[in-house]
Amino acid sequence: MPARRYWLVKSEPSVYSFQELQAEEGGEAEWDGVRNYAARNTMRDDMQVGDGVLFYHSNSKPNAIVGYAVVSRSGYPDHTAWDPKSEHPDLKSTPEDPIWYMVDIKAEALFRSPISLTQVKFDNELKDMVLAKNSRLSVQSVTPKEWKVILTMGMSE
DNA sequence: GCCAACGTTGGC
DNA sequence: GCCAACGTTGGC
Repeated sequence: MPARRYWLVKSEPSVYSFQELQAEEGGEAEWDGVRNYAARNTMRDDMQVGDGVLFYHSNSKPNAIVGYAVVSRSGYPDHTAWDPKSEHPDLKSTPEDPIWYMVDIKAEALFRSPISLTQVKFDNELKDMVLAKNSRLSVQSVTPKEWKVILTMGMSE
């Protein structure tokens, strides 16, 4: 069994917040609608059941990592792509030949102390995070060190 | 295969 | 609300 890895997903809280994930049955949801190839590749190829997932609120006040989750199902085709009524249809993707993939994630805990983007940028151990460097990637990797620092900060008073 | 035009993300 | 940065598309 491969070592546990760590990831970060972004969502605009006005669209889908961490609290909404927590309110799902079992705190679990499909991470659908991602239409970016780098993020797709991560979900399809790299994310495994049990991996840790930081949950980031973008376009928010403040922008912050607000909680963490766990991968509860590894990559599989995103069926919303071939549903014309879905939020992000892409009819080039079909059940026979899917283009877009997703994972399922399950909420673990809301942080007592959310970690703002500003904090990340000014923290020596966090300033090299993908989050601080590439503002446009909605599914990204997190190092074990970054994960540990963020969990400690987030769960403290 | 290059690159200009366009659309989107997301910080400020 | 603005706009920089980036990803994607499509003409050549």
